[in-house]
Amino acid sequence: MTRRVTSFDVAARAGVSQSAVSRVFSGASASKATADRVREAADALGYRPNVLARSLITGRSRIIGLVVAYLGNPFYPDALERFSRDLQDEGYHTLVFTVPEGAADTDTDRIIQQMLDHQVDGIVLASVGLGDALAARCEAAGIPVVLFNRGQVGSGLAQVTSANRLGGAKVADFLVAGGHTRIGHVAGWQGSSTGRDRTEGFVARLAELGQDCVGVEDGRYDHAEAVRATDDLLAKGVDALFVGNDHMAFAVMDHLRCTLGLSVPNDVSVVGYDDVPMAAFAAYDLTTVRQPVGRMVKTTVAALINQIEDKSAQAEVTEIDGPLILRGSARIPEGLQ
Amino acid sequence: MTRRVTSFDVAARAGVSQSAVSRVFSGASASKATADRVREAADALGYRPNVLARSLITGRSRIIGLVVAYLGNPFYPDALERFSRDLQDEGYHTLVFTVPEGAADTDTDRIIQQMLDHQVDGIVLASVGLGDALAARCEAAGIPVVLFNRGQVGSGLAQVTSANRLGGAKVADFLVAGGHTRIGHVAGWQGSSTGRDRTEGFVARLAELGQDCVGVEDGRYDHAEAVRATDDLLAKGVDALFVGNDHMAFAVMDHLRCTLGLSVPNDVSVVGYDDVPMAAFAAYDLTTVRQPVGRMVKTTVAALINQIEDKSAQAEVTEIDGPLILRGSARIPEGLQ
DNA sequence: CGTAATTTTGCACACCTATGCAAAGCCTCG
DNA sequence: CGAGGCTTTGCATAGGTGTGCAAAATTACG
Repeated sequence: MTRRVTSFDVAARAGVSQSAVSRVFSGASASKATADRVREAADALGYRPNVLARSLITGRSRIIGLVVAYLGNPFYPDALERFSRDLQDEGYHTLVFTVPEGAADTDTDRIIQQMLDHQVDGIVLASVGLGDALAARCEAAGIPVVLFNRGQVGSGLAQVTSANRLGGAKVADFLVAGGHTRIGHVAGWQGSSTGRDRTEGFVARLAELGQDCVGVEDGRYDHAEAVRATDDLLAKGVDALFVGNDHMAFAVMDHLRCTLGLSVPNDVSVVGYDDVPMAAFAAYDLTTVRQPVGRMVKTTVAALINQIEDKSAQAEVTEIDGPLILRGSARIPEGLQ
Repeated sequence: MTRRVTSFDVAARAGVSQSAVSRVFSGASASKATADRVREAADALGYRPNVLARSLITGRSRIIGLVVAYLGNPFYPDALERFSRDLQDEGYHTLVFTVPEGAADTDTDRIIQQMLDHQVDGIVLASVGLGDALAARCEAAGIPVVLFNRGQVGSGLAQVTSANRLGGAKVADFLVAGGHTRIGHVAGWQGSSTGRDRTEGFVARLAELGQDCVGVEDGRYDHAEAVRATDDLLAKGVDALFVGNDHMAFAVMDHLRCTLGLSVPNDVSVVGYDDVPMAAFAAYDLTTVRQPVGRMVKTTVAALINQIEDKSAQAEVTEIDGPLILRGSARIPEGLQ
């Protein structure tokens, strides 16, 4: 194990000063002649700038902290992959922290603290909230935070979500147009903004259309809870279910078909939310509201980088609209067929 | 945005030298009296050691680089989550790089290079190989590499896989015991050790049992390819299929049932490999060989840390056995029922 | 109480790069 | 050819911590 080769070594070989080497590699101005000689010497010695030293002095690590929960829901691996790629394209790297299932707030706090220790240039919280105290700490440290797929009113944080209320409303329109009259809702976790917004938009639109939602049960984004909720709603005689995300919808469909022997969509229509890749699998063929992950991620990255480069930039709140994808898990209205 | 508080600030407030502060926070020897005063001052000022400066001088970043591909296969998000958690428990953090679908080797090379730039203390490659040149570079830089779910003979790298040959053999035993006589194989990508090993173990055991595999088609761990392979094998009249991983098995089952209208397992038995959570979903209820992710990840982390802390440690090759999980996608032999 | 052994502490430097500043070099134009 | 403007270069220092070394303080022991 040999000693690392430093900018001094390169400088010596190229017959210039260390600062010349630094300037060449940090893109500052340098004459073509010296630049060439420096590069040649660097190649010969196998020199690469020490990222740590560079970060220490510039105060910028070019690392983004990404906190993600619910990795069992395929929506998030997909998002994670895109974050990693898009950030890489922008010259950033991704320090990933996962939040365990029964995540206490103190867990999140500790994670954020560790990110601050690592001098990350920015933080993305995917479906994870942030306490006011910590938000203030990030603010003080000048580290921008963007919430992905989660809102937090009054936090002053930038956030990117899909148009959840509108999405819920679209489902209401669709199910009513399909002639359903006893519509139930296995809600996304009501402790999350996404869950609440989808529910709100759905129930409100149903009311506008002159229907009462037969029942709303919190499925907490969990398989077992979703199944329990489904049983409760079936007892009320529903003929259609709007489920708060695809991940739960699969559990609901399995339960309806395989455990109870019901037919989807003949006995019960099921509509999900997210349009994860599995929703298109023939076994489920799930009608669902698409969350445009690609655009959501790109928007998040853009907002983050914007705030990093321009500290005075406003924290924007963005909602991205996504279409309802018609498949076979719910009765399709005549007109749309 | 205030200036960071440094160890000098703490030292001044506590009335000691900067090195005393350093020693308290790096766990070196210090008298109880000064340690208490330092901690008190640090708390009052909100001091936290600068990780970058610390890494710069110690040469250890406490960051592990994790390269992962195939995030669309739920096996890997699961592994990723466990890596993140287990490494966190050991005081390490995880820098994640994803390799895009059509990953050229140059992509991987560039990623490894970037990891070296970041002074990672170790590297985990999940289902990704490593060229000899780069392996040598890591070796020279004193950075241990462990392959996860992938072998590479002659590389001299540590690796952790499941007992793939044995697993393939178990499937052969099971299908033959189930009375199948025309058995086909949608293989895992034959460019990967896991794919080859499973195929090898499977075909060899079939031969021992006096059967020829009706056909072997490379599914390349890809949905569309797996479907194409299935069609080819069906044309040869198979009554059972061993599919190289669960992810492809789902596509195969969807194709058999929904496109072709065949019954699984009555017309064709299907067996997968991995036992991802979805395999237990009622819609698939897939018989499959379990890869014990938890143990595989823990073993990988242990091997990595062992090599980090003891540079002379041997690079171990570990295979972890996993059981065949009996479910409803394949005919179950009388005796086992 | 004196001396030796041990622990604790401070000093100074190392880690490696970026950058402000002033000097030196170059070019332009009258 | 000379003055003025612009670019390039080197010097020196900062960024925040860990650590070897020697001095100081403490303890142990005869």
